[in-house]
Amino acid sequence: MTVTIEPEVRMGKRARAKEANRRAILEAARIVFARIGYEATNIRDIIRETDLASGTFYNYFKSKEEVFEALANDSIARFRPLLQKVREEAKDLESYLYAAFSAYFTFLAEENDDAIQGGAPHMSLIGVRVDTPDMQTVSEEIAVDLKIAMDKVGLGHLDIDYITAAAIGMAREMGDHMLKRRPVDPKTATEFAAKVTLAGIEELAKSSD
Amino acid sequence: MTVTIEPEVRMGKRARAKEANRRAILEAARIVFARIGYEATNIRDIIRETDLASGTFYNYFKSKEEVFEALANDSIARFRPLLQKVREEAKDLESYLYAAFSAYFTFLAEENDDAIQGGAPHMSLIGVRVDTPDMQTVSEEIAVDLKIAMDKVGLGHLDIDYITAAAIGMAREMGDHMLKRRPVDPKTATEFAAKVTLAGIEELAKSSD
DNA sequence: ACAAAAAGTTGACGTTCCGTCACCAATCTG
DNA sequence: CAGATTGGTGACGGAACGTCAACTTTTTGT
Repeated sequence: MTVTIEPEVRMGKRARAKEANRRAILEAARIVFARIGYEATNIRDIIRETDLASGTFYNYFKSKEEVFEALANDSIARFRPLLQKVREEAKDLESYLYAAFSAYFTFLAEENDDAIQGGAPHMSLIGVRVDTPDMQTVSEEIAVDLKIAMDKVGLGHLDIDYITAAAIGMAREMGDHMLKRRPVDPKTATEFAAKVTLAGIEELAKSSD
Repeated sequence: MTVTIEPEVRMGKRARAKEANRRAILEAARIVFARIGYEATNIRDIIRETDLASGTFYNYFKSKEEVFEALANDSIARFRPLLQKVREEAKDLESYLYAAFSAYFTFLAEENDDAIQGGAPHMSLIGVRVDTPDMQTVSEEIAVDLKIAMDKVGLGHLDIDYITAAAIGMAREMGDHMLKRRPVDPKTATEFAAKVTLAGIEELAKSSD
């Protein structure tokens, strides 16, 4: 069975085909990566999963790595609006942290849900850098959010860069562990991470006097 | 200039050559990865940097990935004794956390020192999974250490797995940031991570009553 | 000390995968 | 509707891969 995808909107046939092809390749790559693993996959494996010719691949991506990056960026692109919502609705540091961790852990659980159901051996466990420029951007957005929230309570002098790094590192590593537990429980992970981060910030505030 | 390495101990000529070849390949790989980047490197590039023939590579490693993993495991093998020392000397949870974070950040700074000096574009920044089985083992060792230390103060009922994940995640992510700062300062990073972790644990203890 | 056995190296070779490009078909433009 | 443009196609030349028969060096056994 080959992957085919059709965009909905009215646009030129040409543009529609382009969009469809790009998405077909991405979806095929996702399937093949899950089936035989990232390392083992080659470009022909991906293209064979679509009804396109091998040369067409190179009209859309330079390499397997670039496909993976696009896939990762897709995830990030889906996550960013969630974070945006958190940003708009959070009233203070505490609510921001809870909402942000919750958004991340819930998102992660949902993203990996089908992968787990389908018996697919780890999609997010794939090696390869997860540090795309888009990921960098998200980090910076979080740093800015934290700076604003902490300025409001007179804590702007703390090391926001390290606080951000600590929170993101915690989320990433805990996220992996969360996915391995049954049932997968974003709520517990959120409580945990938010509490630790908040307490950490308070401690840093105390000892910086 | 080609890489050559000679083991010191008295052993059969055959065994000595094997050791030397293996290490020559690893060292050559380290050099080439640093010079042109992991993705761009192919096996011939690595073997060309030694005075061995291409076929010999496959007597030692199956693939470029396996070489990288061996390199990562070498780092871990150098780190583990440091952690062992920390384990033996730490008197309580607080001193363990400080010493462990300090060991990690200092180690990271030293490992990346030459890479930075030599203008080599990031050795540890290479993508590719850092989650070798050896790394898994270290995680588990830390979890055990924490369990023991926390049992001693009646905190054994907390979620050690998440605490470990949080601490390791913090260390990893903060480590990346630490390396980008000038001067590289393990001391500050250690203070920071230890304080946050300790405060976090105390908060978890409080709210679990 | 010597020869047979074992271990390990070598580089040439067949294979696999890569990335390109000349050709063609489909779509768009005026 | 014709000419222009865009983009798909798959065969092809080349690059990297992994293997292996032949060879060299070391070890073992007597």
